[in-house]
Formats: sequence, C-alpha cells, structure tokens
Amino acid sequence: MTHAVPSLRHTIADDLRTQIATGRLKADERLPSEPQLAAHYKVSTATLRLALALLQAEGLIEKIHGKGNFVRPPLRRITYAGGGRTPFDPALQVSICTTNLRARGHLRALLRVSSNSPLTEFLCVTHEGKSPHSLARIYVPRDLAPTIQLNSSPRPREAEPTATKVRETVTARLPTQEEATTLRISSTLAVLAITSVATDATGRVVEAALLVLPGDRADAVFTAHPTTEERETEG
Amino acid sequence: MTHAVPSLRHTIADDLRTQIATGRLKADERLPSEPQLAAHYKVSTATLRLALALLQAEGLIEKIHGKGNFVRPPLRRITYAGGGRTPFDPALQVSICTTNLRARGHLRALLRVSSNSPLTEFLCVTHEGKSPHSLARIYVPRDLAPTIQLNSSPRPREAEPTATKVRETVTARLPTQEEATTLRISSTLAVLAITSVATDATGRVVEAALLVLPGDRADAVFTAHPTTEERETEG
DNA sequence: GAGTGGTCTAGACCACGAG
DNA sequence: TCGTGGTCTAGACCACTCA
Repeated sequence: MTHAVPSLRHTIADDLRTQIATGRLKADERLPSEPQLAAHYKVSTATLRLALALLQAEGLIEKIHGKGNFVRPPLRRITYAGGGRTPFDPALQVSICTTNLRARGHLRALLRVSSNSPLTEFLCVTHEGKSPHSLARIYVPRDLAPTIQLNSSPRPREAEPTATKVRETVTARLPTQEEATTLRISSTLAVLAITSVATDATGRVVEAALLVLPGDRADAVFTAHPTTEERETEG
Repeated sequence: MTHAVPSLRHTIADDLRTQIATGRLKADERLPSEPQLAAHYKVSTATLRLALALLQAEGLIEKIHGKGNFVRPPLRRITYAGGGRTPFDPALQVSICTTNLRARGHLRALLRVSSNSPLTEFLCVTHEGKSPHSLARIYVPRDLAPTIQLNSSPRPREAEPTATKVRETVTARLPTQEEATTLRISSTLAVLAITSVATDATGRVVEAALLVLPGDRADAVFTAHPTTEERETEG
C-alpha cells in the first residue's frame, strides 16, 4: 500500500494505545499532564496534543478542561435491534423529558403531518451508571400520544402496537456540539444516527424517532428473511 | 445551551462553508493556498489549517498534498437497502477483484467455518465517474463460489438465491488508513460499516460481506413489518 | 492561586506534484 | 526548481477546576 509514515503523533498515540490496551493505564485513570507527557516523549506540547486527539477520536480517552485527560472505561456495547423490536436492557437507566410542540420543517415532513400540527416529543437519554449511552428524540402526533406514566413503562416505543411497518434509515456522521456534550463524547468520535419511522395499517405515521448512538460502543442489527419478503414495492 | 465559543478556526470554517454552500466556491475548484488564506483571514497558517480540518471532516473539501485544497463535488447519495435486496444502480461502475484465500481469525468466525477452510474473496469498489463511492469485501465458501463471469453479472450478491436469512450489523467509525485512501476521503470523515451475513435454510453461512460507505454520502435503509415478524427467537 | 487543558502565533523544515 | 500542503517547535495567553 502507500503509507506507513510514522509521524511523531502516531508513534506516541500507538504507545499510549498499547498502555491502555495492556492495562498499564487503567480505566478512569488520569494521564500525566500534557507538559509532562510532552517532556517524556521529547516533543512539543502541540505535537503531544495531536497524539491525544487521535486517541480521543477513537474514544479511548476523554479530555476534561481544567482537570486532565482520562482513560475512558470500556463500557458494554449497546446493540440496537432494528425493526421496531427494542430490547429492554435492565442495566440502563432512562431519563425521559416530555415536551409538546408543533410540527415544522424536518419534523413535519418526517411525520407527514400538516404544518403546526401538534406533536409530543420524548427526549430520552439512557445511562449506564454515570455514563450517557444513547440519545433519542421520539415524536408522536399529539392525539396518539401514549398517556405514558414514567413509572409504568420507561420505554414509550414499546407502547405502539399499531405500527405495522417500520422504516429505519441509518447514517454515520460526527455528532453535533450538543450531542457530543450530552453523550460526553468527543466531537471527533463518529456516531450512528438512526431515523426510525413507524406507520400503521392506514399508512399514517405513528411515530418518528431520531436516535444517536456513539459509534465506539454501539451497533445496530437488522435481520431479514429475503425469501419471505418478496413483497417490497412500497416507498 | 452550553457552548457558542466562536474560536477563530470555527469562524473561518463557517465563512468557507458558506462560500461553498452559496456556490461562491464551486465544485472541484481549488481554494487559495494556505498562506494566502491565512493572510486573508489574518491568522497563522496553523490556525487556518485547523479550520480546513473541520471542513475536511465534514467532507466539504479534499486536501491534496502538493496540489492544493479542493471543493469536493456533492455526489449523489448512495442508499444501501438492507435485507439482501441490493438495488442495482446503473450509474455506478464496479471494479471487482477476486482472490482465493483461507479462513482465519475474524473471517473464520464470521462464516462459521473451520480454520484454513477455502474461501473466495470479492473486493468490489464502486465508482461514480472518477470518485470512488463504496467499498465491499465479500467472502463466500469456495465450494459455493458463484462461477461469476465479470461480463455476465457485475454484482455477485445478486447471485445468491439460497440465502433465507440476512443479518446485518451496522456501526459508525472512522475509516482505516487504507479505506480512506481507496475511498479518497479524509481519515476524519465517519464511515458506515455494514457487516452482512447471509445463511441458507440449513443455517450455513452462504456469504459474508463487509461494506464501507462514506458517511457523508451514504445511508442504509431497513424496512420491517413488526406484526408479521413475531417469530424472532433466533440468535 | 496553582495546575490543568484550549487556542493561537511565527517560523523552521520536510514531502509531494508539476513543469 | 518552485509552489503546494504536512509536521513540528517554543512559547504566549486564555479558560476551567479545585483547594
């Protein structure tokens, strides 16, 4: 192939990566300060910071302004199961914030409703312990709004027996500033963005969800049975 | 919410982004040299380069060593359809490279075959004009190897009528160095990585595919019919 | 206030591409 | 050879955290 250019930053990043992998640097441990590391590797602080940026983009370290650089603990991977079957994981806490709003722009198109049509938004953040794991914005036409009590069902998506079709669009991108801060990830760490649209038998959109999952600890799995799914002519 | 820190690099990136969006900088056009841009914005070249790095991560520009920075033309988005139904796009050229190899490590586990079991690899790169669009590594047990002639069917995946189940795992990550160069994208541009495993009625793995799609121009779409898919108890 | 990371500068030197 | 981007340096100054 073409490359193999061992720039200083990569050499340093490789070394630190190994130290993390072998456990010489433990989870949640603070790295030496940047000037210290720079002195140790005999490079300028600028170069050292470039090395750290590489690790940050891989999700290996977390930089905290004024405190230091920390080894990110390897959390359990999340698996998002497509097709409307969302696996409930008892180890995750979910915080839900409900808001009423009116359809406009993207949302209006996504839910195929008229402008200013009343919607209910569920903003869900799942945590494992202290670490945020995933972010979901779920939108439902207000008249279908499941009268969900937080104590009865922590996952509004389960409460949709009317959906007969779920269409999910998956993309990879870098997080917005807001997503990066709520998920506590680097803005250079790729995320999986899933747009899920559920329709009922009449073709009406029953629910639209925008999910954002950190790429370093999330997969999405989809299973299909091609022979039994010859009937695929819809948009 | 928290942020709104207009650092110089972001201000400059915003300005250039606008110039690209409004067409003042046209597709494939070369930007002024970095020293020129730095002078224009009255910043150091280091800062200017940080601004360009932001645009690069968004897929807006392409840096070519020794030549300059170029506005990346907005290509048509690719849509990968899940579930084994791969839409054939006549506007794309496909280059296929066939190799025989032996199963080991990841591949062995993915195809659920014994070690050193003979496999055939299809390395496919699709292009739209000069621009590489997607990268696929397809693995098939050698005895199932479709005796594909390049002139008869450019897409070996179509030639699998035996698959009864397709399981696709989707992740978001940054590309490897090799993927970045073949796809001609920045190593900071997120990619969609799809692992597709097809099995036949007996449960044997008929084909495994590793797809890599540039995140800025690819989506993957999955459609499910929850009510008709109650039978979901397999691994 | 002491210590941390975040941003920026001015300039040296190297590597690539094209004539 | 010349102009381009790529890497690195040494150091200034700012912003955040915590005692």
